[in-house]
Amino acid sequence: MNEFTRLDAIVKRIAESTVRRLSIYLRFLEEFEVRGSTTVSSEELARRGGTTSAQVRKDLSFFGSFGKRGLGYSVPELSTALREILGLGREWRVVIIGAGKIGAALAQYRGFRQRGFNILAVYDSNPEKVGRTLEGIEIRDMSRFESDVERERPEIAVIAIPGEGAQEVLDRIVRTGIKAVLNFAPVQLHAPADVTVKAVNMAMELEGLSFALSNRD
Amino acid sequence: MNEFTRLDAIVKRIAESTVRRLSIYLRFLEEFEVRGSTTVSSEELARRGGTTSAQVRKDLSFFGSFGKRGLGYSVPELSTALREILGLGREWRVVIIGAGKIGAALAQYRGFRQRGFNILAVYDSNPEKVGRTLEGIEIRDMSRFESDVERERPEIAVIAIPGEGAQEVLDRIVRTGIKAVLNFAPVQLHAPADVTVKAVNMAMELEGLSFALSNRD
DNA sequence: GCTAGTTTGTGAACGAATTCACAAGGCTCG
DNA sequence: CGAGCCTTGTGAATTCGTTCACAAACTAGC
Ligand SMILES: NC(=O)c1ccc[n+]([C@@H]2O[C@H](COP(=O)([O-])OP(=O)(O)OC[C@H]3O[C@@H](n4cnc5c(N)ncnc54)[C@H](O)[C@@H]3O)[C@@H](O)[C@H]2O)c1
Ligand SMILES: NC(=O)c1ccc[n+]([C@@H]2O[C@H](COP(=O)([O-])OP(=O)(O)OC[C@H]3O[C@@H](n4cnc5c(N)ncnc54)[C@H](O)[C@@H]3O)[C@@H](O)[C@H]2O)c1
Repeated sequence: MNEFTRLDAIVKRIAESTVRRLSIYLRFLEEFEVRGSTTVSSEELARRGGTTSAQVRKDLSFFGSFGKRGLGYSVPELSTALREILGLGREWRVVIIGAGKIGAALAQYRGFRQRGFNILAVYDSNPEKVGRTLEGIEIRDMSRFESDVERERPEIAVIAIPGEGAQEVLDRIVRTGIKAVLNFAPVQLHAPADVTVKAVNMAMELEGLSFALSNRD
Repeated sequence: MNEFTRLDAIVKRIAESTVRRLSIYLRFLEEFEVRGSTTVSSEELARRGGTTSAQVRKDLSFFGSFGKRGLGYSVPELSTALREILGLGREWRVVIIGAGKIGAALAQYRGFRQRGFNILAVYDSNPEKVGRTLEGIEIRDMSRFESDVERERPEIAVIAIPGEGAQEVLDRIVRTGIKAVLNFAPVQLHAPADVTVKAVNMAMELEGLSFALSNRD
């Protein structure tokens, strides 16, 4: 640490684990909202989320102070704040690549639309699938991808094709300027630093279970 | 730390992040095996896996020493060792609860069987679905669950039903003595400490992307 | 309006995970 | 078989994330 430390470094980078927990807190707050609770303590959020009250307060403290000492947090106020922090105050345009079993399940899943993720289209390279729809969502030919993106400007792409083609498709996605990608293929993908790639790797989770079963003392 | 520190505490607990990386290394080793490469360096594994060579060596060092100085690691030897460590040297019996879109996709997914995860059956509470099959896997009535488990002894259960019923189903799973659960419902589940529960939460990953998009300076 | 009782917000302490850095070991080639 | 080169394995240093602990701020009850 020296005197030339850049000012912007003072804005602490937020840990991924913190962001994940904010998602969890928001989910509980939405339950509480439905039930009509008006306030909630860090202790209660912690119990439900499987963490500690200090952790909850620390997580929130990176973004401001949302509570009232002696009382807790206002459920609607904290929900609003968390939605704002997580960028859920708006709609995001999403495209899915791959109209297979996973791609179709995702396209038909209501939970995404509910949270503001609007699926524009599903792309596939198989001519048999192109032209059909999945709950009203078009399956389009992959060759249209770049020109469609230019016009419709999706912010998020989901990769749901077999591992072999995944890096190549990611490269195409990156070239269109999309900066956020969710990958379901069980391969490690490489992208420039300004593109955020998250992976949902079920095989890896199962292997984690296998490890846990094999190594209990 | 005092002089009564239990001996078994010396066997360091392995970090979850380490186990996840071992999965990733194994995937590359399998690619290398196919291509006929005989040795690989920590540097190369690191490059492919998006980490550092020191990290690779440290991860492996928790379990023994598998390499040759000056040369690297033997691909077949390291693969075998990793499969052993991850508990993939054997077959695991798996049951899926919920024959909906996700449950069906999982049941039909070949990647699991390939890695030794043998799906015994899918359970559902909807009488319309019970009795059908998914690629040869029976959909059974949920009421049979406990007696089937007693007989067939699955080690792993996968929860693929809506969030509302998930905790209740987890409690049933726990009562049968199953110690490893993979959860796809977007809710935080609570289980005794001796039961490992891993979650695949796609909504949370998407929210992580939303956060990243909203907070790029 | 004072006291007792809560709960937040946050530095400081701690602990866990990653990275550094280098000695030790092994291979190759002359 | 010795010099030069390469790569592992691992303590030590560092960085990152969590937990502790308590002053500050608020409520409620009297
Ligand atoms: N099905 C599961 O339960 C499951 C579980 C874990 C991981 N995955 C992974 O998710 C991915 C998709 O799995 P799935 O079961 O849906 O596969 P699938 O075979 O059912 O579907 C893949 C689809 O992608 C299309 N496709 C292939 N290459 C393409 C390309 N280059 N461009 C556009 N479209 C292309 C195919 O035409 C097909 O429609 C795979 O990587 C798989 O490993 C699936
Ligand atoms: N479909 C997706 O792409 C997707 C994405 C992310 C998360 N999820 C989550 O995965 C879970 C399943 O999603 P889905 O799309 O497959 O839902 P779905 O509605 O297609 O299927 C759910 C199935 O579970 C059965 N079921 C309900 N309650 C049950 C119970 N108590 N015992 C046994 N069976 C029961 C239903 O009969 C139905 O067949 C949900 O929690 C959902 O939020 C799904």
